[in-house]
Amino acid sequence: MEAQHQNTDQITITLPDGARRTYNAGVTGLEIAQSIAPSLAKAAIAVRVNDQQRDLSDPINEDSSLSIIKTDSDEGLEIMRHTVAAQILARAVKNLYPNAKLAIGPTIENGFYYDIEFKDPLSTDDLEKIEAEMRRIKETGASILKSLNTKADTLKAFEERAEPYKMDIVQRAEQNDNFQLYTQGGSIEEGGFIDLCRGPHLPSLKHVGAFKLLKVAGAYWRGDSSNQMLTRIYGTAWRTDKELENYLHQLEEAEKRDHRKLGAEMDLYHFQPEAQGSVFWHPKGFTIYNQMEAYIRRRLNNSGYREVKTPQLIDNKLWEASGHWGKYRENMFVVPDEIPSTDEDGPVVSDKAFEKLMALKPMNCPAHVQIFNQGIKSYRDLPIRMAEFGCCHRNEAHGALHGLMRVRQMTQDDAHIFCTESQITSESVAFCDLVKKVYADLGFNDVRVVLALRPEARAGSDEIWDKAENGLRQALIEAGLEFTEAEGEGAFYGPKIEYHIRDAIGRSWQCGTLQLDFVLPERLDASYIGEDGDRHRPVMLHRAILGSLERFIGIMIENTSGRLPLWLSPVQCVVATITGKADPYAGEVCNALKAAGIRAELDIRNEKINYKVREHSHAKVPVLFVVGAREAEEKTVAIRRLGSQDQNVESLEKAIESLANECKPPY
RNA sequence: GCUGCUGUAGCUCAGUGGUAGAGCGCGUCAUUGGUAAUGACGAGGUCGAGAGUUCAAUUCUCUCCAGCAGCACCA
Repeated sequence: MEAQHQNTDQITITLPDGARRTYNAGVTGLEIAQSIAPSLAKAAIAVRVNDQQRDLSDPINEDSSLSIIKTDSDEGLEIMRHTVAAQILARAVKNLYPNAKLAIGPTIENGFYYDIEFKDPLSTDDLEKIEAEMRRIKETGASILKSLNTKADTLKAFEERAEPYKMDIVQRAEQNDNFQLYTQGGSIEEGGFIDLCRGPHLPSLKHVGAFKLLKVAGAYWRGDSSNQMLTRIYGTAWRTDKELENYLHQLEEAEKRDHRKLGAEMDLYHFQPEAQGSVFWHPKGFTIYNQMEAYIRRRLNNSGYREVKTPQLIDNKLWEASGHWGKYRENMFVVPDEIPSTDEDGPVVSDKAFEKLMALKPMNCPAHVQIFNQGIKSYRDLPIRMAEFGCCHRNEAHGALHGLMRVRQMTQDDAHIFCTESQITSESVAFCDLVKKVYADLGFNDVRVVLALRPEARAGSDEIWDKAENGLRQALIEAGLEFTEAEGEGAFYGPKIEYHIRDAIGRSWQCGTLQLDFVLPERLDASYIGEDGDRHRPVMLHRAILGSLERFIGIMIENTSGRLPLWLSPVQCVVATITGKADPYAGEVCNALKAAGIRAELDIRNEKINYKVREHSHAKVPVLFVVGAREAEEKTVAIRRLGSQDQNVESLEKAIESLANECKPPY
């Protein structure tokens, strides 16, 4: 066996290319970089030692593998962002607002934020001032020094600086030593700026690129809504001005594809204060909705599901039995089951305690169990796959509402599978396959799968949870899906699989879900007769693919920038005339399109063709059939597709046949 | 729900302590045109709601409502 270099002066450093170099113990990353090349030392901002990010100034005491981090890598960029937040933004704020209290300042995708308590509210206008101070600090090119401190010294330093949040963090830490403080503009004792941080940080501000503060918002201390609300300042930082510009441009582009904006422009739906969080679907939007629903219905019908429809308004006795009254009541719309008073002066309903309450259903599951419970079920009946395009109401917090993405009335592509324990895996595998097909049909190929495991507050024994989690895990493996596991993220009644889809601009949406439930069948006393002649509890699988139709349509709109696939487009083809002489022929063309099942509209307005093309392009009509005197004469159409300047002249018959073919849904 | 910002014509927005303006859209008329804006004329607003200050409030103050950005929550 090879002897270890223990307590010797020499250590071996292995570089990424496999080269080994020997150094004195205690050598720093910076010294190693210098020994390789001075230019590398100049560009270096941190090191990765045995797969851990460390500061350049950290001494290395044992044999290690090491790579030099520069800002040209993703992790280098992230370190730079971290320094901009913790060293530049925080310092600028303290310079301008000495009474501000710093909390935490981590990096996030594409940027960073810092949570700070201010005495007076901060507005977006103040950001310019802070940004100017940040630039000034950056120009100093100050070195960032690091020190390791005891708990007592760290607390003292923050006490002197009146930083209660930092003190709170230190006090809660389990360790007693090695608190990393990064200082700038003077040592800790000299009263320089300090920040507590797990690091690493840039060695100096000379490595900082371009940055911009973006917005201010409130955020709770430690993410807990019972805590004080702090002011969160968001910013972004990049290597160069050019990169920053690109990113800001990207943000503008994302704004343009906002489904709320596009929905109004395309005349799909609207919202108004009298029905906050509920959609007024316009004819065009509802066409999309109906197409989407019909598509899922075909998929479900051919996957062994039977569709049902259950009541909207249900007595609270059932919600009490299901557990919703206890666990979910604050999200439910509750309605007294009482004839309203018609007294002109009196209240619309009496204010005495209501004898009977009903609630709009927030979920379909209890109602589905009621259908299951009708009659006696045998193991031979299982699995029963019960689907419903269930319209659910949830009393969402006002601040949570967001266009179609978060509404109070939604329709889920919901279904519940009642099965035996031994069927869990096969049912789950089948569902995973179905989900994959549907997402692919709808244009989402980047799907992330998460297995959410038992939360702390849960129903059911550990034995049941073991069984449930293993069942889902096994199903994911059999379905050949890559997945990650999330501890503590499961529902209180069972673990779940979450399907997250990534859209065209990189955002991730949780849509599909498969949840295993041992609790509800118990609470609502669902049972079947097993092979042995005894009663058994069925297992319930809650599952949805789109999640809510409303939200999924919002995602589709943003994913496609409103250029929906042909089969979902509200208007698939507009027949536009060049001259009034072609009007009768255009009418024939439009009728022929409709007869072929294509959603077509006629545009014979007294406008120039340029104008019509422009308008329909803006409206994102995928196909234009342009007809003038020539086309009328020859019984042809000039086809123009959205996003193309080309025109194709084809015979009417052929054009309709191929378009009808293209307009077919994917399934 | 919490923090901050915003609310003027159908839309996007300008503006003012003395009751309002642009562009687009809309309507009428003329124009019959060949693939991203033809021209002229015209109609549209209790300036989010309520209260207060003032001789006078769309403008200043307060309250409420709604929207937006986050947070918390979540499909």
